[in-house]
Amino acid sequence: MEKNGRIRVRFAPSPTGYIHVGNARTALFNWLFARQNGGIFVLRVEDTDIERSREEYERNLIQDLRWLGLDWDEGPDAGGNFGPYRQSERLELYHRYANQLLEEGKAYYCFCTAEELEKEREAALAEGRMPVYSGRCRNISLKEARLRLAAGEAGAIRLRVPDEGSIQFEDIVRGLVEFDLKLIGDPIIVRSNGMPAYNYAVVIDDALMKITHVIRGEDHVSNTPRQIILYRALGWEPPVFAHLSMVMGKDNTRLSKRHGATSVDQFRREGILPEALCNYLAFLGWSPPEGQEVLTLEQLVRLFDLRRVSRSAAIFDYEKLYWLNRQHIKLLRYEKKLELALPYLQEAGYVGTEVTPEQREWLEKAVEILIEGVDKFSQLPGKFSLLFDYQPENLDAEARSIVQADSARKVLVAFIQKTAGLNEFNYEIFAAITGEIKKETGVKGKDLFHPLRVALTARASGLELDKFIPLVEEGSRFDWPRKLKNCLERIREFSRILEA
RNA sequence: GCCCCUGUCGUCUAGCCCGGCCUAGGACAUCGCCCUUUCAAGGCGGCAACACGGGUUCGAAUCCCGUCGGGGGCGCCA
Repeated sequence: MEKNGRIRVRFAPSPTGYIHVGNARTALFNWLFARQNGGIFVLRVEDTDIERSREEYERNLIQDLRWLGLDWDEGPDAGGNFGPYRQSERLELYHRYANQLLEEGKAYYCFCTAEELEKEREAALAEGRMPVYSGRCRNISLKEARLRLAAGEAGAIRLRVPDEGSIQFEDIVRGLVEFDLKLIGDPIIVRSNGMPAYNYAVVIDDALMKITHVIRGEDHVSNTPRQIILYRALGWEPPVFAHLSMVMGKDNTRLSKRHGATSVDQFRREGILPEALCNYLAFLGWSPPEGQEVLTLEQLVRLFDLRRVSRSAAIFDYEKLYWLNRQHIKLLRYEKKLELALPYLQEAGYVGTEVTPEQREWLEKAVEILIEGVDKFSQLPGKFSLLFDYQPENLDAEARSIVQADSARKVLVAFIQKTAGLNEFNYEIFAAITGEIKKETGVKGKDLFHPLRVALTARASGLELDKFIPLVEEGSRFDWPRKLKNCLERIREFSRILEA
């Protein structure tokens, strides 16, 4: 695929906000392609939009990519032989080549005002034509233009695009793509404020950074012919292109805030595993030939194939992401599960900043048990609430109706009596007592256990009691920011409520 | 408006290039059953799609044309 030497790809975000999952997918596909081919992955920051770019966003961007598990060989923080890697630091380069194009007559100064251009646009639209720059300033000589510039007039630089013919290119995912040159106006390459325009800066950068494959979003397809013309004007060989379809929300519009979490940052906060997010993102438009579903980054690197990427847009499905996240959570070791869970438990106020080794051991056990069926780590405190928050005074409707049944009364009264004198409790004792109650009252199965569950947990559902009781008994021996009540304390509290 | 791309279960997709092996496969979701002292997890099973209309062909999800739907683009934004 490569003509000579190593494959070089790049991810070139602009630091204007948090990194979106659509961009993250583009980054991932570039990274996968680089890694599976022993290529170079470069990170370039496109910060020519001074109004919107912020340094803080660049830091977030780097942090998010690292968190995802992607690494780059060259970049603003990593260095490299083709730097600088921030467009704002490459201005001199853009000017040098713009001058060359100007001198060779391949580009020219344009003095049209925004209003004039807008008028032309509207006229074209009204006539049912594609709005294309008229070329009004094409014949202004360089000499004249420089005079006008010197006189203080503002001018932008446009690339001269041939009027006839077409531009073709072979896109790895879309196949042969062709554009009619009649529909492409002369694009601005340098704005009147001296800043390079996107279409120009990318070409200079990609060429100078020796990028061999440009893998980016579908929204750039129609920019590609302009860029190819630029490569040719500069006498450079264009790279191979691959345009990825868009990522949409449920309603088939571009994924946005109102669809839910959309930034990598948000998914991290919610407790989605990076490997799960990468796995999911890779499956948006791609699938391995054997149909495997749960894959690690290393497996993705091995199986990924750019040629198998779908051309149609994909809808982001949170449910499937959560399912993959559950699968990846299952793959984690218990120490790792606790490590990831701890911040959420601390934030919920269940666990303090200091954790003793004994507490850690208990927490590992608790997380292992309670994480079953959890979509993301942020849901874990809700599960721990079963252990730490015992509030028999506010039962929900279901729990109340369970307790109010006639047979339930009998069971509860017997249970309270039998536990009254105890100062020790465990699951064996619980099993023995329930056996006796079953014999004495004749109540069994669900009617027997359900009221007892409500008495011990103040909820209608939750963990199996054979797991719950040992966990609570052991956990209640430790000091927690919020007291963890043991079973006997719960029963006594419950009996007081029952009497009232 | 104009240009380009795209269209298989609700969703992600396999199959399409190289027509028959497709009574269209898998996964998520959903529904049911099993397991179980509840829920979940797990196991088993069900529902569910070739956008539509014309061709070509003995035969079309697969090839061709059109219609409709969806997306992208048409900036001195990136």
